[in-house]
Amino acid sequence: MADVARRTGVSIATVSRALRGEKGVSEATRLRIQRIADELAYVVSPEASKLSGGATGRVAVVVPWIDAWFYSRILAGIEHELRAADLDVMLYCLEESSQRESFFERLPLRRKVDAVIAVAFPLTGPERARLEEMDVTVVVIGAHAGDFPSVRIDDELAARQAVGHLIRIGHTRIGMIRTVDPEGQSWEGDIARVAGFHGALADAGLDDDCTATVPWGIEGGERGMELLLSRADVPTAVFCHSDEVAVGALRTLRRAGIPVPAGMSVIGIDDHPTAELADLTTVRQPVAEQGAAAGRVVVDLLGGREPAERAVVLPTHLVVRGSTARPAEL
Amino acid sequence: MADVARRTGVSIATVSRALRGEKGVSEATRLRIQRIADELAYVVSPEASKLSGGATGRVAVVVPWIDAWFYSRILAGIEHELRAADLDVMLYCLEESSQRESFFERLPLRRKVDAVIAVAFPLTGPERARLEEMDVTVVVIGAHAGDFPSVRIDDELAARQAVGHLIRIGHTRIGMIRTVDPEGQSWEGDIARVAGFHGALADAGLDDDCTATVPWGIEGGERGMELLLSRADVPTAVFCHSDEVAVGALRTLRRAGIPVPAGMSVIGIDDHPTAELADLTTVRQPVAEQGAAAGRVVVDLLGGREPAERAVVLPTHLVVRGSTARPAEL
DNA sequence: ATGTGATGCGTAAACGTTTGCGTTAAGAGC
DNA sequence: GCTCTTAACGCAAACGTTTACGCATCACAT
Repeated sequence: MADVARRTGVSIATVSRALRGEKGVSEATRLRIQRIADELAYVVSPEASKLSGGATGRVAVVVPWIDAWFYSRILAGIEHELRAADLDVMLYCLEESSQRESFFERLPLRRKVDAVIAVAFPLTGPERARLEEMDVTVVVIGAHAGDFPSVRIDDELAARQAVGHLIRIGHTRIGMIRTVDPEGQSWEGDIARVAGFHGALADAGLDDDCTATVPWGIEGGERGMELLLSRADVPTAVFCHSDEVAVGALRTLRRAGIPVPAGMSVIGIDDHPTAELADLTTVRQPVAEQGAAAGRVVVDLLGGREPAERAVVLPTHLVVRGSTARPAEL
Repeated sequence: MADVARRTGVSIATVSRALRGEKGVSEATRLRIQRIADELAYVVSPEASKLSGGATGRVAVVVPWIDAWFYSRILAGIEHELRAADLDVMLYCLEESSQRESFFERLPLRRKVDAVIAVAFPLTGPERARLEEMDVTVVVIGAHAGDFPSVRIDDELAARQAVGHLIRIGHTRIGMIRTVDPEGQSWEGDIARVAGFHGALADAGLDDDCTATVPWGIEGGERGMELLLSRADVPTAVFCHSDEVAVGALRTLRRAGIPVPAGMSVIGIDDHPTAELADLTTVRQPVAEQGAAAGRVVVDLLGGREPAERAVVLPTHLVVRGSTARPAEL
């Protein structure tokens, strides 16, 4: 920076102001400085910047997993948006809740970032508190946590869209495969989807609590379907927590020799790429868009602007494919 | 830090040395300092640290895409390993080659990171040069680039394993679906796989150059299969650049009413999760392990240790499933 | 001509570390 | 008991920014 200043014939302070677009610099010199800085391929040292009261230009993204379709797409959306605003993305992957706890207790990103985007986390009260007392802006995706701005879908509505479809085409015995994480915890999204499931059934006077709870994933889906097939009152349709679970359910059905959709309708949530391959009816949620929306909120907040909305809820909609049909009895 | 020093009754310098485990501090005072620091939940400011000659504790991971199975798993492996070494991951996603160019020209991470892990990039000469003149340690995954340490699989060998299997079970007319990126560029991995394909055929005296080139992805696979089916000498088996491409090929075959494997054998590379679902024979490559290995190399290098190997090549092996069988004619 | 308020810019003091060099004290060798 | 070495520690100068403050300059109204 001193270099740029010398080259331009102004003081370091002026360069600093010019580069950050602060007022107090004439347009002429700003342009001159900008040009020289570009020539030298100069980039401000975030360290020095932060050290003297500026921003780090970094935002942390905290996810439970990265190697899962949903999270990697969210991440892609975030990255794209933040990159456009010249912010860097620091990735934190906290699989186990013990890691999460120690993370929020030690807060290793205390002075490392300007903002934190937490994806789909079941934030506990103390964790929220720690985040609040930390001096960063926080945005959550896929959950509402305290007063933090959030981006999500309406999970209950999505479930109602799925179950509503099954009811509309004539199903009366409908099961659900719900999920827990590897540690047996139910997450907010799942709870909302279960609520939507029961809500839709109750509205139609059909509620009979036909659910199976399994660990999230394809194998979970396989087992979930087995559980439902073990019941005395085997349902004619199954609403799955997500497409990957539904794919597992389909595998069990194939092995069981039960034709889909003739013998069993299956519906999921997500519109995962394999949903198209498996010809699976589902409720699509915009994933990358959620990440992008969260990114925009962060950019606004860091720029001192109030974001357009503090609680963004993106729409979901039914995608009808071949895994659902009228029940055979009708 | 000043606080800790005052509390302990030593100078700031001593605290700094003690906390970083440098010599020049007696064990007694080190322990005392450590205790006080823990009590105050003190963590060094990475900014200040870096500013005065220390390390940033950050490493950049540069990938072309994140929302793809391969890259997100690589990333997961890297993240896990670096997290264990207390290093932070900064994510850079450069989809288009124009972004890549400007990235390597402007080098926005000049003072931001200690190391760079470049994943599967076709690094051009100038880009390598820029990286070299920058003062960071570099590790590449899925390619060899200059003298940089690298982690990868032997793509040519993997191709030979796949094609060798097809030959061994009796196929003599074997096609390949190779891929290019959205901009029409062939990547190093693809070129090596093509070389392995031809090499294996040549060794068996079978080479007849039956390849189709398509953009990477499921749709590419669909089109690639269509192209091969358009030939006068339709092959009896197809080796696909990767499993996702193979899945596309399978879709086309299903639509065409050609039974797999009776009418056509299909094999891929990766052992993508959907390969199991699609019952696809494939050559498995360890993905997360490649990320982890690269992470370890970085950790070693930053720690001033020479890594165990400068060019890690991880093994691949055949996974036989139901999409391959002897050709019908035999 | 004088005062007033912006505007454009420079000066210098932070920010919280690391590190080269200097000082002190303790132990080793004679 | 004296020097010599070495270990343990303090001093102070960087590192590259941001920002409060101050000083000109200039336009404009008085």
